[in-house]
Amino acid sequence: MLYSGVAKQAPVRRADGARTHGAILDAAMRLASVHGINGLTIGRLADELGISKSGLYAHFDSKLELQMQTIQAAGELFDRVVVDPAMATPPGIGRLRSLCELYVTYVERKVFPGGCFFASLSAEVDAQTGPVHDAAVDGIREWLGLLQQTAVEAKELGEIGRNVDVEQLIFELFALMESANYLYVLFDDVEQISKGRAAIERILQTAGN
Amino acid sequence: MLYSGVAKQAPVRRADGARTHGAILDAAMRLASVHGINGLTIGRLADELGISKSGLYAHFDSKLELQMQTIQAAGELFDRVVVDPAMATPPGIGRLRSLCELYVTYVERKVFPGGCFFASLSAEVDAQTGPVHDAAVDGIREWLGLLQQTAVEAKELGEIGRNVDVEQLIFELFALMESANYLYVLFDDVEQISKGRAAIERILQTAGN
DNA sequence: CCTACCGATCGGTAGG
DNA sequence: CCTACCGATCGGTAGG
Repeated sequence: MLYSGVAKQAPVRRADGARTHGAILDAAMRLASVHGINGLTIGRLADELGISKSGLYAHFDSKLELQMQTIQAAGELFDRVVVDPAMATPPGIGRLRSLCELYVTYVERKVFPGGCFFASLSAEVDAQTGPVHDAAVDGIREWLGLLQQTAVEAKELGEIGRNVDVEQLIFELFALMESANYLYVLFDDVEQISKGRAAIERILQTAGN
Repeated sequence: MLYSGVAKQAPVRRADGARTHGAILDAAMRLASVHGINGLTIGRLADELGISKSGLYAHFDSKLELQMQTIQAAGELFDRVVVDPAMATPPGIGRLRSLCELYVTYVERKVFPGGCFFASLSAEVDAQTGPVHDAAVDGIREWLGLLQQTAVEAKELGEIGRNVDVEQLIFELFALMESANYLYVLFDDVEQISKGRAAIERILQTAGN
């Protein structure tokens, strides 16, 4: 979506190249979701796409650049599927609920075959250092920040109790969303999604009393 | 601990060999905790230990066997640090609280440099197939089962309300423990541990009213 | 986008 | 536990 847009407006890259570029990133996201960002190798990706390794280097100068662009593309997909639709709900606890519900549905629908892309990515590189680690941290920080800001707005609107600790609330909502994702993928058991939904709804009810 | 015991009682393996075997698994656990079970390579491990690659093959027939024994050793360490000490607390909600508290402390103390070994492992191999995936699933299942059983006992003793859904309770406790681990390592922020402790205590209070 | 190639590292083996 | 080696794959380059 981003890349087709770029291709139409910026003639730096020909339409074919842009289409290939997008197809590469789609395949890269799928591979990284299942095998990890470190398991995403140039050879495997080239095989998957039916092109040569050096063909990939026409699009990416290095593996690191491929990894970073893959992470960015995953972030844009996440925004499109989870964040943007929630913005249709007016500010307040309803928007917070929308964010949580859209996240759980995004996991349940297996937008990425390995579950939430950023959950997998962060767990993989949490104890490492470098640009990939930093991008993972930034992604989670941004998501947590959005949840936090949405909750603060809801509190200012009087839809969340004055005595509620918003940071603590977000920690708990985040924990329940992540666990629903994690256990759903690990056990291949949709019941985990239901438990997550139930817990989230209970916490939101309590906060919004 | 297991291996020194085996060495004393089973003369199949000489004391030196047993000591080396244990040292190999210690290093393997550390490497796997930071780089993942797939990032645990024979060459890296041999370097770390100052021996040759073929030297490792005197102890393990294949990489898969090394991986499986590393996972088993991590499980034994987890039992020693988290599960066994909790059994000193009598059955009931106190034991459930002990299990949670010992887990959080195990994370906080960085027994493994990459956080909880099984959390990292499971997230890494959740979307894959094979014996390593199965061992990861079994580890988490066993841990969840222990929590569940402990909670059921507490309910039978009347220390958890009759109207409490025990499975839901365990899902939520698990989520909070895992998130404390995950965010603590990712952000290197001990505040995440405090949030986890606070949320766990609140949930236990509510369940035990 | 291709073929052809590079040095490094992978898991693993032969033989001691 | 060692040296010496195997074929496969890694990220990457030269040259087109």
